[in-house]
Amino acid sequence: MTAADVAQAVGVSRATVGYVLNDTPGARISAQTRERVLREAARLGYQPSTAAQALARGRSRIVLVVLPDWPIEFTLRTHLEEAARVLDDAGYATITYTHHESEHAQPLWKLVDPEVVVGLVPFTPAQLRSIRAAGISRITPDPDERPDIGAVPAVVAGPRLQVRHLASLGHRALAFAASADRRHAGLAAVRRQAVEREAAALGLDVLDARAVDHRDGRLPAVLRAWLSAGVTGVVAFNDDIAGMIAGTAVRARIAVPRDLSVVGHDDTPMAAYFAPTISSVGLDSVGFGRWMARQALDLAEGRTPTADLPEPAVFLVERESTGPARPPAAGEGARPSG
Amino acid sequence: MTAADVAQAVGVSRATVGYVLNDTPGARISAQTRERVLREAARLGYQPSTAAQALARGRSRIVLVVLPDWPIEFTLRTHLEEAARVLDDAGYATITYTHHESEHAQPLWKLVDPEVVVGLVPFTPAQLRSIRAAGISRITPDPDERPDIGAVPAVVAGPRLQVRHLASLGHRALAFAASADRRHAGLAAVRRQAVEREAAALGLDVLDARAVDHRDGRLPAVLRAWLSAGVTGVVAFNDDIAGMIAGTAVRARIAVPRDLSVVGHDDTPMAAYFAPTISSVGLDSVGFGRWMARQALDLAEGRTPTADLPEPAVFLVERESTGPARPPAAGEGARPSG
DNA sequence: CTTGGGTGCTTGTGCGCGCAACCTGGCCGA
DNA sequence: TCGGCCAGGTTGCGCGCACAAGCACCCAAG
Repeated sequence: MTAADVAQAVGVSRATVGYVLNDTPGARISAQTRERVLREAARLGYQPSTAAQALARGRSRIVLVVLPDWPIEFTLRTHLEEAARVLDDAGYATITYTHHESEHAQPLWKLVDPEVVVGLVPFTPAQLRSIRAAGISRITPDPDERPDIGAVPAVVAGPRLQVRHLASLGHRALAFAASADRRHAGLAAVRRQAVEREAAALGLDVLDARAVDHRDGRLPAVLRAWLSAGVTGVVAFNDDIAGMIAGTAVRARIAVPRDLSVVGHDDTPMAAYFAPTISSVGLDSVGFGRWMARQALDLAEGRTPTADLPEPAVFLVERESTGPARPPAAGEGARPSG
Repeated sequence: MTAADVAQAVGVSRATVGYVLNDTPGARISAQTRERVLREAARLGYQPSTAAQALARGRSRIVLVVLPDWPIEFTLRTHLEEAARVLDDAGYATITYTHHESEHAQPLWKLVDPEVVVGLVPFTPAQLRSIRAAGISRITPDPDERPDIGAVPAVVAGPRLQVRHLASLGHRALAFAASADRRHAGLAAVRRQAVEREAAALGLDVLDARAVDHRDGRLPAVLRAWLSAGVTGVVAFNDDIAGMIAGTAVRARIAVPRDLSVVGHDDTPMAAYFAPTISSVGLDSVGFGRWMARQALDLAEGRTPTADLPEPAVFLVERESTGPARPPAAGEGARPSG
């Protein structure tokens, strides 16, 4: 089924079919002919060849969204769906892709030549080289601004809010608990830095930061060390880690939140049914998705990106795992070792 | 950068460049010329236009993997990575896609014209119509075999194993707990059916099957109703649900596993640190990934799918949440209402 | 000195579409 | 009567590539 087939069936030229189906501006086609073409195209089930279109136009109308190698939680799904919806309205197909450094496979940006490559987080130099080598110049976040990942609002707003929440409850000494999952390492480092900066800005101490693992039997000891060092609030990398901390604390007869408050990140369903329920940071993922889509669209259409978009909201859901800080007992405040 | 540019730089014709770069069988190119072409192509950073290749070949070398609208947990990621790796080795690009019925957007199979569309689960009739309307005939799982989703080994092997595990511990009366998440509904129904079939085959009773929700305060009452009906083992849709059941049970002073055993599905990290830790079904996701990739490859290359592939392994990880069934007390066995 | 058969390349065509440029016929004003 | 104009099309070219078919050249056999 090609446009030529449709043209022949209607009894017009191939170009006419193209003009009708593309609503080409400047083309003069009578309403009657237009109607006949549309009807016949529908009847024959005509589907334009995307390859031929891409070749003739020189544009693929594909946006490639590169995801970090994290588990994709609920929030991110919503985010991506909304972005895809906005881009679809503008006539672009959205393809999501997770790039694994270890992978020997051809990265997708070489294989589908997208018009724009969007990173959920800024690209590594190696990725940038690879993308550029594939002949793609429209990249966001803009690598020329050399943005630290720490500058991406969606990434650091959450950790900041976690700290502010604990601060508002009177906590002065915190610990940061990251995931031992290798794939989380990059993001965890960024969130940790954001936590430390925010804590410093508010005059709080981050007495320890480390990756925790439930399979490591020493976690209860770590918690006790935190307590005796004076830590009263734990900022967890995500809800999984927060659950791990809270669960371990309860088993170790450490009261949550009386002795130790724990705040998670992502507001996953699990946070709401864990025992204790986990206070967590939620994100306006629909808003973030729209924001991302508009960035990509501006780039694709050659407009200068509208940098003044409102930053989407981040909010804290308060549950059982956080409460007022207990007053520090005498003799506390030593930094835990190891 | 086109093949013509490379040809000009080397001083040969366009066709020669194509023959060298594609290693076209039947083309006779001297080792010397070949070398010069390869060197020059590399030096100029030549990237063939995928659109032109697709147009000329009539093949896109794209495989579209359609994901169900579930949260993509760790297991599935491994699965997809492995499938993508195998397909990449064979020269195919893998694009994953989640189709949302509600979405008004163009489905991706219309936008990237893949050679093969692979469903992680069989397609709905509406999806099939849409895919076929896009001119795609290579579809797996094969819709002509009209396979019930219940025939897909990766889908039903887990639930079966859950039942067998409980049966081996002496449980005779089970309940099935599904997710209240709308997006899980389809899969939950399939797993439930598999559970009921396996239970029937083993002579067990499934006394109740329902969606549970931690936000619904009636869950403790449901658990008590199960107990008084004689239920001793709960097959959970996944680890999340298993955690919800186990957590609620503990809060309601129902001993796990003494009074109630709970088995999850997916062997997520959470299952290992929940209190109690959750017995769960794990899948050999790498094996499943390879299996899926080979199905897709067979289809793409026009071979008859090798149906006799070994079914990848499914295994049970036994943890604290399951134990021997308590002997039924007198007066039990009535079916709970509501 | 021709003939035949490789080898190593080139020319040419078509993939399906977008779009620039060019026709054609009717109508209107001069 | 004629030129100009415009609606409503048409023809044709090019996008970058794959590949069939052709073509020059060389060497060995007759």
